[in-house]
Amino acid sequence: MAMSGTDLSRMRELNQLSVLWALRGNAPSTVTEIAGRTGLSRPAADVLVQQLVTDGWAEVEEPGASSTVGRPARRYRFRAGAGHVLGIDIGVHKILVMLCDLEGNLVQSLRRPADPRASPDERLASVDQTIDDVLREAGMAPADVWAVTVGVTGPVDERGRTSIATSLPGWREADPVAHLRARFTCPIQVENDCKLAAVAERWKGVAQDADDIVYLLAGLRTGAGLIIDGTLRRGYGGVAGEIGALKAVRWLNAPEHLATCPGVPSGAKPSEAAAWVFQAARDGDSAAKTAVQRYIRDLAIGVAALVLTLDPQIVVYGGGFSRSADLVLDPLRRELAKHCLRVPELRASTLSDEGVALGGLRLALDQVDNRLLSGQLAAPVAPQFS
Amino acid sequence: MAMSGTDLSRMRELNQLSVLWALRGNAPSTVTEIAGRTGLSRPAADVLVQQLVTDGWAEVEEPGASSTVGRPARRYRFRAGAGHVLGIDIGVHKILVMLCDLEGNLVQSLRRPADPRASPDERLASVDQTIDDVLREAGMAPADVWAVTVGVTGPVDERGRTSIATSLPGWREADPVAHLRARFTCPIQVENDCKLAAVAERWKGVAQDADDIVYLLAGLRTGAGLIIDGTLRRGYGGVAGEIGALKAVRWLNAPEHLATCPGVPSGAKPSEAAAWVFQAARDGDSAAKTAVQRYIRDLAIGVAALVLTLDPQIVVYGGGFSRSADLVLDPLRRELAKHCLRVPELRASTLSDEGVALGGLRLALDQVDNRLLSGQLAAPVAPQFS
DNA sequence: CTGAATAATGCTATGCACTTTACTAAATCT
DNA sequence: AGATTTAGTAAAGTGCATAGCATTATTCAG
Repeated sequence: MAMSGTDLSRMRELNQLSVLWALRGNAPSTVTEIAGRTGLSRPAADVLVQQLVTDGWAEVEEPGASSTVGRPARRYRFRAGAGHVLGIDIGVHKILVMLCDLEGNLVQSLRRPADPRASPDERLASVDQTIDDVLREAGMAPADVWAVTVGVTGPVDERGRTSIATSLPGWREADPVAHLRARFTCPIQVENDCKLAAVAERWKGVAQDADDIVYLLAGLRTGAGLIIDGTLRRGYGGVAGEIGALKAVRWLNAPEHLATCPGVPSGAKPSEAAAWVFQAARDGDSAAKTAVQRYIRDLAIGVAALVLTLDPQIVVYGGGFSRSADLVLDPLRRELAKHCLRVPELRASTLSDEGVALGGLRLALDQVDNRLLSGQLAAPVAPQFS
Repeated sequence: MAMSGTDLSRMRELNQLSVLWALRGNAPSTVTEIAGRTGLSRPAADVLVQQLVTDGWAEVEEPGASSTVGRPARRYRFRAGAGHVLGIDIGVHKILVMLCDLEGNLVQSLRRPADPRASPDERLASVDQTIDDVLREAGMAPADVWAVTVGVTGPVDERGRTSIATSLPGWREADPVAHLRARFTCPIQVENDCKLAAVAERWKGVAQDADDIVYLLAGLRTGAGLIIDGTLRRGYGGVAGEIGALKAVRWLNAPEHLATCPGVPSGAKPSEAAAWVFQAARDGDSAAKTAVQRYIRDLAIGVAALVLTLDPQIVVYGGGFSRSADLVLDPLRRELAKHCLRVPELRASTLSDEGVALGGLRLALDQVDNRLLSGQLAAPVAPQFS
């Protein structure tokens, strides 16, 4: 534990950040409110916030009609529009690009279908196109983007490669970071889709109140993302949560119970087949009910392994099958009770298929925050390089 | 993320702590060295360290014969003896009590055999006796102890109870915290033995260089302790790491392969049987080699589940069987390679059976540190209550 | 419409903690 | 004995936060 001494300038820096944090995420605030929130004196808060205004981090709102007695106060607001970040979901069937400001408000979002068999080059070209459209509609240039996070399937190493495995054809050789660096000078990171979806659930989803979360991606693929003590758990080699690789955990085969269920319309695509089975089970078809039951039983073993290892507060059931959570949650809870010492709360995701891009936005915002906390609080401009 | 403003007095407090940290764990230091280590100016370091001396946290060492040119410097040293902490291992077969000072130097250590069938009252009485002996031999009173950590088997809840399960007979009803509070007014915490052993490996064992560690307790019982991002992972309900509860993980039965190995001397106690099998395997006995192989194969499934979930840097092989690490490590590594995406480094523990008590010391010291960091830096006295 | 009450702003004086600089003290080396 | 090196100490300077007071802008009551 190395602590280093603090001096006056560092103290001012910390107080400046403290004021910035007090502004962000709150309605436009008077100096008195800021002073109260930060614990600083009013004069101190005053000069600090004025410095933020001249630096471009905050802006003044001159007093309008006041509803209370006394001299109406100037209000200051965080200039959320000073910078923006991108969250990009490169999926098998779709590409989703989201743009938000520094406060996390969604500014622009664009979705574009993708051919599951598209080559990496074609897919990246489509990503480029979508980014262009988003930026154009938002009236912004690449230099206005402060951080980019990309979500892809499969384990991601620290250089942003998915060389171990991925469902995107040819993607093991792809280098999305290098590709995007041609256009963006800001930090670019690539992350696994389950991990990003987990982050999104804690940010805007059903797990905002928890610090220890297992996110379960349930769909034609099965995967997991872990949040421990409030931070995303990547693992020493970036492959944390890949419990599905264990043969004793039948995650690879679990969705097959749905695909091979008797009665599935012939010629149906896998995703259609699964949807059909869930609906049939809802309608009382006994073969479908058995198939769902078997799926849940297999799914539960892997979830139990994660839960027993981590003892999380919440398990979030997300992914393509989360629309059928009404059929899954209760039986899954019963299965977990058989295996686990303590059954965590089970919740269904509500972010539909936007979780990955949303999580990307959150991670990009975290990147910006870290720069503010570590580096000095300079005027708001996009950081260079990654 | 709530940040609160800093003022001058808080700044001084931080700098004071910074100097304290710079003293602790280093040889007696001159003011110039302290200034260099903390980044403070020499006059600032001077007044701060002198304040620490008057408060009782540090002491002066007047200059003796100097070996270098120039005026010899006064040296200041952390007064490690200002306080002490206890680490207690309440095991099935033994009770081990360790006492160390604030710098973590072992002051006194005492071991006492325990009857596996002893009742909780008998066991606690033996603990009391051992504590008395340790304190007496160290010339200390209970009031000199600043924190106590106790290690027991089984999952521990936040109140220090092991109501779910434990190998200590009758212990599910025991309340060691309440018992010890009759004697100590300082904070007392109870923790699972595997978790403490994991902490010890990172402090004084073979995993000092790692932040992400899976500690494997391999013996007649099998268990695990997890360290993630450098901190002990307890889990939301305190049952993290209990992967052995999963039936698909054959940890409960794994040691039976050793007990039921043909050729084991009849009438041998389980621990003797295991030792015999390992030695026979070393000597080339093929039945014993098969038994060990089966044991490792079963063990590996649970380890693989932990490793796939967490992707740690290191797996430490500890517990009673760690003396046979020469037979286990290589085959275990090969088994893991079959299951895992990335095989972590595998190391054998060298702390023999002192890991639990050592980990207890470390956690007690952490408790003291946290008090220093959060509360103000008062004169060194034992904290009251927990 | 005028004056009192209220609440925010702006300014000045004060105090605190650290840094810089300069000077004195105590040892070794030539 | 004098030069050199390093430690300790004192004084001046800087930057920041706080406290208190005067000022300003608005509402409310008569």
